[in-house]
Amino acid sequence: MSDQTAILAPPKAERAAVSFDLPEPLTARRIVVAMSGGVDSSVVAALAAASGAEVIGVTLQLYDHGAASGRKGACCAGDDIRDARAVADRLGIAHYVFDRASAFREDVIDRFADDYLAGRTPVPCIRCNMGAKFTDLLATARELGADCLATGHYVRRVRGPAGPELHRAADPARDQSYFLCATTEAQLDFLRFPLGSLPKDEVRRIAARLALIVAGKPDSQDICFVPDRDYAKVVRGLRPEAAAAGEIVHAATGAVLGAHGGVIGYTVGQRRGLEIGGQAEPLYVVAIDAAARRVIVGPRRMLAVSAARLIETNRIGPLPHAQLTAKVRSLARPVPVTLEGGLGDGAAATIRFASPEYGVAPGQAAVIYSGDRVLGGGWIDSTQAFV
RNA sequence: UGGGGCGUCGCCAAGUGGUAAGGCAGCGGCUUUUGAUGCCGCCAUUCGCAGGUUCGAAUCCUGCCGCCCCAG
Repeated sequence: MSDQTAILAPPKAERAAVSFDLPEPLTARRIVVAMSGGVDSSVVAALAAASGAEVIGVTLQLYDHGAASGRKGACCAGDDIRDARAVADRLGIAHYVFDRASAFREDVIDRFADDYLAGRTPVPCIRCNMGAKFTDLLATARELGADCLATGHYVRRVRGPAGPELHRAADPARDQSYFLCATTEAQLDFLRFPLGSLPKDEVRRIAARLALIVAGKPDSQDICFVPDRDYAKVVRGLRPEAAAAGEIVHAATGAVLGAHGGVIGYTVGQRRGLEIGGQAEPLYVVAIDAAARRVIVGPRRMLAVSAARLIETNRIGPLPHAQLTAKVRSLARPVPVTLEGGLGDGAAATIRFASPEYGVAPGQAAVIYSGDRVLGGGWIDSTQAFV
């Protein structure tokens, strides 16, 4: 018995645990899997292959791997593309690579740099999902005649009374719903996230059992196109003016406390890296005035924000009459909010925090939840200080 | 060069004879598909320098150096 057979016949429990939510028989279906070259999407491809459907793996080359070669835990360039191909070969599925580097450069990388220059703190992963993955790749999948596009995101797509809903992952530690808040209803209709109900270690186990080459590959945890976590270097490379020095001033007194080597090195809420000593209490970045090249700092209480204005909002499904929560940073915990203004269709809206929120940075996304359900979100455009 | 004050970790700053608090900054770690926050750990064998007194001094004495203030 070859291990190929083992791949095609995974334990029943595994089959039951994941569903591609497609009409039977699956042998008549075609699934496109977005393969980054990492463990997660590789396991998705394996699960899809095991479902009996025809599977096509697609990998996007998103940036020039010259800058990222040899990196561990990245995706979508160089070694990762080779890994994806190796996995596809082992699974016996088709695999295509599409060069999307120039579009990615404009939609994600350039925008990332420009946001920083404007004093905002961007979330490139959301832009990437919005464009390269859920618009371009999704269109490609349709062109390939697919019935759905499956990805390795840790998030759940749940059938609700009014259509598919987006829910947080079963494994809260892995939940990636923050990065998917801009997913449209139409996109969600076509998307599948088979890993959303699996714990990460289970995914690793599956990869190991199938002896996938990526089974032991480290998780990615940085911005994929930024080597060595040095995002400022990338921004400076793209926009030399990003290195323009300026003053660090106190928000309350206006006193010049120090100097900085470029506004791009700071984000609202940041404490470390200011290099301002001799203070009675820690100082945090309270605001960034890009036009004046000023980083404005103050004690923690000056970070308190009572509301945030969101722009370009997205809504996934109807708003429930229930307590809403919002997450204003990928690593922040969802906190109770009230929503003012309609959410969705690109409109602006305001979220008001039940209690002061700290470190709310323009440029970040605010994701709105009702329990585990993701209702959508928007980009933080400005905040209202708590007084 | 009259009078007064001061000189303790990068910064602020306790400690006036018993063997160097604390805060800020910094560094390391945990966490993490955004370098936020948070949490944990580390961070002056030494107190401007040189002598002296003392069982023992950053703390007392002497000299020197440096800085500040008031007079000039």
